[in-house]
Amino acid sequence: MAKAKKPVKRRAALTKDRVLNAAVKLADTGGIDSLSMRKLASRLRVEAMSLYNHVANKDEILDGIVDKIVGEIEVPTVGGDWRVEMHRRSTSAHEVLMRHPWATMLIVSRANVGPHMLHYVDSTIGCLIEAGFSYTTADQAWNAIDSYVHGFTLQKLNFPFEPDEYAEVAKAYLPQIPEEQYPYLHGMSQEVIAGRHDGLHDLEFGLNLILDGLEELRGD
Amino acid sequence: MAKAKKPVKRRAALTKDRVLNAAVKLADTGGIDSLSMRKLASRLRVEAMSLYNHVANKDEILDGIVDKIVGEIEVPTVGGDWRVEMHRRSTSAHEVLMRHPWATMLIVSRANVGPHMLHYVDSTIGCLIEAGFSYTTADQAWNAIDSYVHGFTLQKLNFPFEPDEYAEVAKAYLPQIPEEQYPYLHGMSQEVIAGRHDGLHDLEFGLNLILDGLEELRGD
DNA sequence: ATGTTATGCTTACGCTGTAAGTGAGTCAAG
DNA sequence: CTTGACTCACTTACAGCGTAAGCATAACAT
Repeated sequence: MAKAKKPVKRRAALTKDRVLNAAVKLADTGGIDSLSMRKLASRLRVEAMSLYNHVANKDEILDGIVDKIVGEIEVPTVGGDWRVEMHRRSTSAHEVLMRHPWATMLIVSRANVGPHMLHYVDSTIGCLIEAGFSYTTADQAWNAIDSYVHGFTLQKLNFPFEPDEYAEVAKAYLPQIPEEQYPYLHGMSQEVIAGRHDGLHDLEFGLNLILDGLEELRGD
Repeated sequence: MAKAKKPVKRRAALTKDRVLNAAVKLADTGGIDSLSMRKLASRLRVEAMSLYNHVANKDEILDGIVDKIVGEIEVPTVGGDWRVEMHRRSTSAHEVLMRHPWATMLIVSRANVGPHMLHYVDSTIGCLIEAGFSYTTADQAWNAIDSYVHGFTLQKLNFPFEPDEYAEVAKAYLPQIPEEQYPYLHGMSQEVIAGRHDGLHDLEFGLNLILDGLEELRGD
């Protein structure tokens, strides 16, 4: 019998890309803590140490999946209306990061210089420069926007309750926020309980403050 | 011989407070990763499991040290000039968090309801309310400010170079930022190399944008 | 004197990242 | 057709982690 033209019983070749894809899937499913070399390997029907033929170590996996996620973010159009582009970029980043709850933490806690990240930053600076900002102001502007977006996203990801629970949660916790000790927290809780304040935090709120302020600093 | 009036050879009693103080010291010294139950215990000349007589688990330690750090932050004066108070609060928070590089990450990645944190938030909201902000706006304002301050601090903590290295670092990395691929990153690097842009990111920059914008939203 | 309680110690389990070495399969050159 | 190099998954092992379970000792209340 002739040999089959293509590998027959060879298992699907492991590649760095397959490793990273599986890693993202695993992190999305069970959180970043459940991303261990052993679990990841088992997902790929392979032993843990085999992964080291394709990545140097776990950090390289983390860098890789972060850059993959950054690649999902809508990049600003250089030459477009800077306000519109920065707004779109920010909401897109927030949405993407909410889809991958583990990702923001990694982005803010390590130096990211993957290709997607570099392109993302380059486009952002480019959009601001072409809109008349100086390099210095563009740098500060980009940093301020991302600081806010990342901080906001972390705050939201971390908040342990859903918006539709706020009122009942506030009611439940009110006894632990005595009015004499925490008068304004107490007051805030009562506003939420009474339905006069929905307790929602919008990305838009702070983002618009920043973007409004930036317009003042733009040249041309 | 009469028994000594007080315990003589009894080792210094372990308490939750001593545990937390040692934990802060350990984290300050070697980073949060070096804070393990075993190392912490050894610092206190005790075995790891003994710590569990004073804290339920490691999470309780993390909650405890975060609240200790929050206690170092200057709290806004209720009734003071809101702009001055928010500014002071933000710079103080940033300074404290820079002193304890491990703390910001913990603050943004877990629900913090320790006494210092509650007081900190209560004073912040109180200051804004007394300045004429509505509960809803105060809530959004506080959230926006903290999102920015925490995000900015993380960004800064994470940046792997010191300001006085920026120029030489930019020079060293320039070959990896080809002009055709990343024209604006390339341009930014050249600005830094040439000394026309110092590459510094100020907390003030974004903070003032936010505070300026908030003034517009204030009632009264 | 005798429990009772507090608190530190010992042992053990299952998990982690990864260093080091083994062995089976593929491919090119002799 | 054989041989040697190379690739890449496997096995084993180690030091570290948080913490459950049980034991030992010392101080205090009765």
